[in-house]
Amino acid sequence: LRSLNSKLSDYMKNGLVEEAQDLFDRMPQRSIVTWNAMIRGYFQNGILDKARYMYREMPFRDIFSYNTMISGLMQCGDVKGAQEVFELMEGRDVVSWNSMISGYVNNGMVDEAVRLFHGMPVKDVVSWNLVMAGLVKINELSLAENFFGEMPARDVASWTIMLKGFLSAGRIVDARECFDDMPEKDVQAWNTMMVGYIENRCVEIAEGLFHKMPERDLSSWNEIINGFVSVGRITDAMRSYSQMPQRS
RNA sequence: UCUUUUGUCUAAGC
Repeated sequence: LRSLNSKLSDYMKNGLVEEAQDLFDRMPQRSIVTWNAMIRGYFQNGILDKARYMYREMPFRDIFSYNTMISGLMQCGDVKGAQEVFELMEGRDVVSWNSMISGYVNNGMVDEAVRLFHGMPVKDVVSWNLVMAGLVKINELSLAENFFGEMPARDVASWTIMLKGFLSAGRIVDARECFDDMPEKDVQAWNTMMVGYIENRCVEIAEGLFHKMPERDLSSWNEIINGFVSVGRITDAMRSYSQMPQRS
């Protein structure tokens, strides 16, 4: 059953909705996870009606069902629908709250997100990161900095959000300082810093980072190639392209 | 490594 559920999610993730439906229909047994995976999959593929239908028809619901609905409805822009699920559900957890905050931010309602954040019974690092990202998005960098300073614990995403905030504000020096202060850097942090230099036409520095970073992913390669292109270094761009581990 | 929430690039679409 586990492996079938996993397969079903894979189908959905790859846009193979028919295959997923077919598998769902043929499964001898279905667990709550099966239903949740179907709902999630329909949202991922933009099939709102069927997601709602499955939610209505499922034999029972757990916290994952509710949270999946909140996040899916929010991603489809149905803020009211998400609010309704959130208000009617029982046993809200931190993910439920975070999903609402994330939804508000993505629907341009950052003030609502902040309001909800302050009403949360329990906050985790994701809650803080979401609000910071929202503030950065509306160019309230100093507010974001306040949150960054006040939060009880910061992870690599928190730092990267601040880093991005400085870059969006054109404060490349502060950005670099933030980058250097990061206790740990993952590939996304390196990528973010690289983009910052590329957008400020400092492609040589970005190139240096590219060579220095411990691991590179697809974004790293895309960024450095675009960086070369942006300053007319077409030969270098093509050389990088051909050196990519897997072209796409 | 069965299903839900946060940070980076590109492409497509609008």
